[in-house]
Amino acid sequence: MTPRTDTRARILAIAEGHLMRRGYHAFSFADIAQELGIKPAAIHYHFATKPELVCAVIQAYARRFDRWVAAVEGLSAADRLTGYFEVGRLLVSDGRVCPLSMLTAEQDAIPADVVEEVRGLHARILAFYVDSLAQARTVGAASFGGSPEDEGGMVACTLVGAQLLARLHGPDAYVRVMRQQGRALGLPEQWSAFPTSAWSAR
Amino acid sequence: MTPRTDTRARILAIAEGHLMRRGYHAFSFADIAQELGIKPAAIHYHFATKPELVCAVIQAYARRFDRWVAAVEGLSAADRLTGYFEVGRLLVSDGRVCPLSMLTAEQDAIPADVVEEVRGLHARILAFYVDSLAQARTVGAASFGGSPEDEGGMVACTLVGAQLLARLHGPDAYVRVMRQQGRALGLPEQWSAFPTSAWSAR
DNA sequence: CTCCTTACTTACCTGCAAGTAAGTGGAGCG
DNA sequence: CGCTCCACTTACTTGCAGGTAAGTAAGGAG
Repeated sequence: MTPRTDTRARILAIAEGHLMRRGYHAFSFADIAQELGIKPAAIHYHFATKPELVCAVIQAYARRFDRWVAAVEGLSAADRLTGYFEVGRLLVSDGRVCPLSMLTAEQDAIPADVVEEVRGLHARILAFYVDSLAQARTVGAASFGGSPEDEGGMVACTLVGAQLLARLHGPDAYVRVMRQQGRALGLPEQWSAFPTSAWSAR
Repeated sequence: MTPRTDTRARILAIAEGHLMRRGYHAFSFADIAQELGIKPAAIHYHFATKPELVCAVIQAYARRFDRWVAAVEGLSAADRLTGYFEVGRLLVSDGRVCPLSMLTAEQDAIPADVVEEVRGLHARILAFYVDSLAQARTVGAASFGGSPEDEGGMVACTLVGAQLLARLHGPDAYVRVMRQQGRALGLPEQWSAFPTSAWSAR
């Protein structure tokens, strides 16, 4: 058995899939090892503990989010918002949800350093919402009462809830909810599709 | 040790607390037993398996929800809606979330019959939203675009997300989000407080 | 007073999880 | 050609989970 060179990256990818589909407690090193064709103990060579692995997964996800935000910087605020709603749809269609959505539910049952990582991810996503919503409102592309901070917090909750509840009734439920959220914000009915391709990009 | 007569009810109550605070996988029969001062195996006398226990917890919660809906039947639709938002706050202040919020996240990691129970709870809560929203709009106490079904689905997602994310930043985060949701719906700023007392009632 | 039922306890089993320690085969370098 | 390091495997430990089977103390019914 000749050793591979990309095992660490593969572990991360597989762990991410499990984390976004089933949550922290519902996957084991054995699951990852089996999918990779190696032994469970080999995971420990790359990641000492499970919290360490999961933290790395969340950090990688956060970096991907940052790259996506950078990639859509040139778009209008409304397109950025609807674009992110579409990214969420992409995940849900694949049976996944954002780690933020998944792990907030488990937070009293996962290690503190993982929770801290989730908190960091939430802050990034929230900042994106607040910024985009504020900008969209000033150019008249969106309307809402209260502060962008309050509205951003609400939109974040809606998306988290939509991702989780969609898994009870299928991806269409997510689309209906986020379309309704778009309508409530006065966003255009036509959603920007470009940003989803920017997501998958490495 | 003289046997108690209310052990079954106590198990349900303690299990409910753990389920709403930590989720399905993060509590064990041993936790419940220790809190009750009995041995873990004794739980099996009252509930054969963990899925059976959790199903019973959710059913009891659903019945409580039904009683609450019946208790607030005489209130205006707007008061019923803000009243339920307040019930959610009551839970969050106690470190809890609705089992619906908790278990939707875990649904790929829990037994199918438990998921079915969650689905049933979701249907009840959704029906309450849809009904109240439709009525509130017809009397001019709320305004939103689209169908009451779509709006109800969205409000359900917002509340689920608010309950979960509130645990990252404290109960105030929940209040801010749901106040913003109330504002978006055009509900009165003053929220009905009566319904929370109707919740705790047996 | 005895029997039966209720509500447990004690003792145990199985399975799986994370994690550890020591050993190993091949690739590359000197 | 031999050494060394990387990327594992093998074999193991610990711990806890849900679940089972048999035994038992207390209380009520007859």
